[in-house]
Amino acid sequence: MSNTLPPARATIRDVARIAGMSTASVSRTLKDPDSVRPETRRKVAEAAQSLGYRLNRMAIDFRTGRSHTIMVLVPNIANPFYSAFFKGIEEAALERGYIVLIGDTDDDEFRETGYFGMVASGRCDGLIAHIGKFPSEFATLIEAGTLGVPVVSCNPDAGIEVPTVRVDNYQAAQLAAEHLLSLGHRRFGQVVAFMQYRDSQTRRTSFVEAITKAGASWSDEMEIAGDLTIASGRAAARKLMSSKTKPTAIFALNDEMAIGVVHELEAMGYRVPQDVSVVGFDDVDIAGAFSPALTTLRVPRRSWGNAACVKLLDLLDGRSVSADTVLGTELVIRESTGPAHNR
Amino acid sequence: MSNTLPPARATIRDVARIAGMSTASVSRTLKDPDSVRPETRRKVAEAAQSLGYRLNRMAIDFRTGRSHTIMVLVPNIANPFYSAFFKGIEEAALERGYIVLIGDTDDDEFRETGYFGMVASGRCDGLIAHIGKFPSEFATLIEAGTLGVPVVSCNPDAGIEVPTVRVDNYQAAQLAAEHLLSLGHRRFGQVVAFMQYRDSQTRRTSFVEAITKAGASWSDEMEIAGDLTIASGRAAARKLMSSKTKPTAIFALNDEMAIGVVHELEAMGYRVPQDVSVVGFDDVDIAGAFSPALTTLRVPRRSWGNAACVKLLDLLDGRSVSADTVLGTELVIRESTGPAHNR
DNA sequence: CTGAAAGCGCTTACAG
DNA sequence: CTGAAAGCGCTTACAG
Repeated sequence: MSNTLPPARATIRDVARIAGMSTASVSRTLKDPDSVRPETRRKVAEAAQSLGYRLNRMAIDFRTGRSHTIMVLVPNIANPFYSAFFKGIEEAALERGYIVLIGDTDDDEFRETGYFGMVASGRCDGLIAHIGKFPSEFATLIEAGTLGVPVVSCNPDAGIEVPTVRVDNYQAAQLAAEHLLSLGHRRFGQVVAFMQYRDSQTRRTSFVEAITKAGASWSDEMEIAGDLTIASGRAAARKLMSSKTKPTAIFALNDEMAIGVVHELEAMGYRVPQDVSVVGFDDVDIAGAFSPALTTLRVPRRSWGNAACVKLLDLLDGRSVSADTVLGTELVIRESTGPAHNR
Repeated sequence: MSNTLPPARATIRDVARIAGMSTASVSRTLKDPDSVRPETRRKVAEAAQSLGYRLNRMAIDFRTGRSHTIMVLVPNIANPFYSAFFKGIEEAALERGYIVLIGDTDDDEFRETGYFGMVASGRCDGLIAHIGKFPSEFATLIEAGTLGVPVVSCNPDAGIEVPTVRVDNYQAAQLAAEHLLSLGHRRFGQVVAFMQYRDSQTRRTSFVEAITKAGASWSDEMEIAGDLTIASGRAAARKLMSSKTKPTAIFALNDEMAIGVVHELEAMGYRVPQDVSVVGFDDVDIAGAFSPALTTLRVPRRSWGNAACVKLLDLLDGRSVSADTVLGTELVIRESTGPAHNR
């Protein structure tokens, strides 16, 4: 099977010729049918039909200088977190006539740079970036206002001054701490990761602040660094439970690590939540399906994408937007947390 | 914060003027530096640099009639199955200088039609469709050869004659049956779904063929229809275990339903795999993380996307491609299957 | 190796 | 409500 060349496509000139009018009239008719006489509409429709005519998007984009395309940069679209985020974007984009180009960066600066290059070359009208750091070359371009298209960042820590849509990590960790404190817990452990990011630091610090304010003690030994994977959660649980002050409640930076913690606790003979309570973060799909179902902080991933996209499209429409949008999280209480035991 | 208009962008004419040469030379230099003198290269680089010049992609796309963009149509990018498939596509596309536009159809014909319309209008150079059925309007266009761009389908049952990349469902179900038979199982249950699709039918029929050929009995009562969700797997398990001939092995059409089956079996007091063995399909991420880890058929999702994209790009390059590519699956034996007990 | 010129398929002031 | 005309920013035979 080989590529058969498509027949030469009809252009607006062909339609104009068949319909017996100027290309300007055809163009108008196609763009705004109400601006022409019914008779004109009829003739254009007839001619277009007979020729199988379709507008050429590339010509329109070029001529109008608008591609009606936005680009989304995420570290890994196969991560459910980002795919839900993406769906929120797509929803808002489609509604306003935009289509979404996806840039999967794999957290790789080379790929990021490649995608930024495409943005700079005018492949899209705007960019939503949910990445760690902006490559410095483009951060410079953006701040000089010479990238040519607006940018919205979903990471306030990306090292650049652009409109932001982010999650309230401070409030989230407060919710987790309050929940565990109200269950009577006083000995805590944390499984952290990516501490170079402000988001991670905020959660950690906010949690410690809340528990110490409530009179619980805290020592940095009770903080184990993982790498967001289930396996690193298991290792962290093992370390935490072999400490002097065995925690009765563990707060993990994400659900995957929380699941690893639960797995390992059970393997070590602890029951969750009877012996140890565990709180995750994100509320990924498996959090609810997992057994015991995970208590976690629901990050509104879809709304997050939606809000970022609306902000970008507003920018494209020349409307003014707030420099920073902060989204709250929701504590979802399931089976992995329960009253503290005292032994 | 409002949208500040970017400064007017330099064009190739500006560069030509500054560099003191024709736009043709600038264009050549940018496209193929080796075709001009070093002195010309230097002058162009200097002028471009001083103006902050960047090529305008929309103009190039329009002029050359190539957008170097392909579109991928999937039912749900938030489904890990499709996001891995997508990554395989993106990988192949990027390597050959293409970028990927994503169309998330939600299995909604209205959205499908919208995306097909974009394809038809020339927004992309080609299409990879992993959807149920092609909207008839576009199936007609494609078969008449007037869509204008090549299409690769990943569903042989999509109701259209285009090059295909698909998975060998017959072989997959044979592998599952052989595995269970070799463990001594003779009483089987199946959890199926989407039986209007040939893929689903093939798996079901191949499985029944394999077990009856081996002497096991089969009755259609042992086939419960679900809807791919965990919840429907739970319901199916309950029905299967309340049948006269309680199965000792259950084959589910996908991992999510298999997980539901396991959950419900455990809730009913059965042990997996000691009392009942369960085989899933797909090998999604959670299949391995689940406890007991799921025995399942690994669909090579990433390679699938990769193969589809390579086929499309070959078509775009005018190379001849095979009409149908069939990918094998791999049986991944984990903890949810074991020797049949006899009671 | 370089330049003059045509043209890709539209849209959009401008004039009527 | 319609037409003539210019032009968006490039690329590419063609000629030299």
